[in-house]
Amino acid sequence: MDATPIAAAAAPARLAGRPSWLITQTAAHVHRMMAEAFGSAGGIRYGYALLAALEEFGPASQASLSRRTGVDRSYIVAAVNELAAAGLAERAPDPDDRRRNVVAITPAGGAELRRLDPVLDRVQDELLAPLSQDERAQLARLMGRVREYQAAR
Amino acid sequence: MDATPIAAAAAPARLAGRPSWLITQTAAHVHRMMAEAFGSAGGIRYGYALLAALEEFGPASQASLSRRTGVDRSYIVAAVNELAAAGLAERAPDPDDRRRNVVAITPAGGAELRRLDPVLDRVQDELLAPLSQDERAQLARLMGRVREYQAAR
DNA sequence: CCGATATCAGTGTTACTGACATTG
DNA sequence: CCAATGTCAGTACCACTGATATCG
Repeated sequence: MDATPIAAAAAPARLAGRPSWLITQTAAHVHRMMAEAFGSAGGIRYGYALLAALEEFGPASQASLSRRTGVDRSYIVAAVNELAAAGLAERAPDPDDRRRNVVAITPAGGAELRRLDPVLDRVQDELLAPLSQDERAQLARLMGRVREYQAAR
Repeated sequence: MDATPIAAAAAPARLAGRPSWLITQTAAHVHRMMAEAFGSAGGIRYGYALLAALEEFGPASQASLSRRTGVDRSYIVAAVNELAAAGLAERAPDPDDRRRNVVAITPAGGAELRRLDPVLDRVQDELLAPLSQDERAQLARLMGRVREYQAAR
């Protein structure tokens, strides 16, 4: 049965007026768009986020990757396994701190990142279609502030 | 182990600059805030959303509730069961269309709605703490437009 | 016969928790 | 002894799918 009805009816004002609802509802939609955009092609879960952190900040421990991307530590394990298996990243024990693994991006990982960039950009475009360029920037700025504040807790 | 590290590190620009990431990340945070605000006390999953729709638009079929709130039909069943058991809503077969159930809010349901309103409001306040009143309104307007556009598909 | 409805069972994903061993 | 790290197992939740029965 159609889990997502063809047409959605107007939402009650109590919900539509609350940012929390707008955000979670839109996030669910983003999730669907992502799944469609990456399909089975894009591949590794959280791969883009991890590669982005590795390229921007250099080799890092898995715990640090978790902090930078918001991905749970237990999930990082599996994701790094897949990245390594695909040749997009390398994992090696840290000689300075033997608890740690140091994960580093490979050239192939960098290429993958650049391959995925436009895919991600297209999702933004589709998502923010009803907004002007100025409004998109405004939304990004406001959400960025909220996000930063909440991340700092 | 701390699944959510005490302090989050700076996120890579590739993520932090993309509305899709900001939205999903913030949505996850909202989810946590909600769970905390309602605890086990607030109770029925989606209860608030369903009651809000019932109060604003009057008695409705379950399919219509699904369209208005974005909650999956299969989940509505359980939620309405719980609401009925708690005396917050009533379900009766529609005499005009015997496939349908008509769900209606009870006075106790209205009271529950008004009890939860301030709880929800406090979550908004906490979530948008870093923004001014103007900025909050702006964010709500922009997100509302996005949401509306995506809902209309 | 087609479409919508209500219901239910099952699946896949993901966040989170708790445990554990290792090391600083 | 305490804190951090990497790993794994388990739980809970939620979106989505598919099936079935009922009805217009």
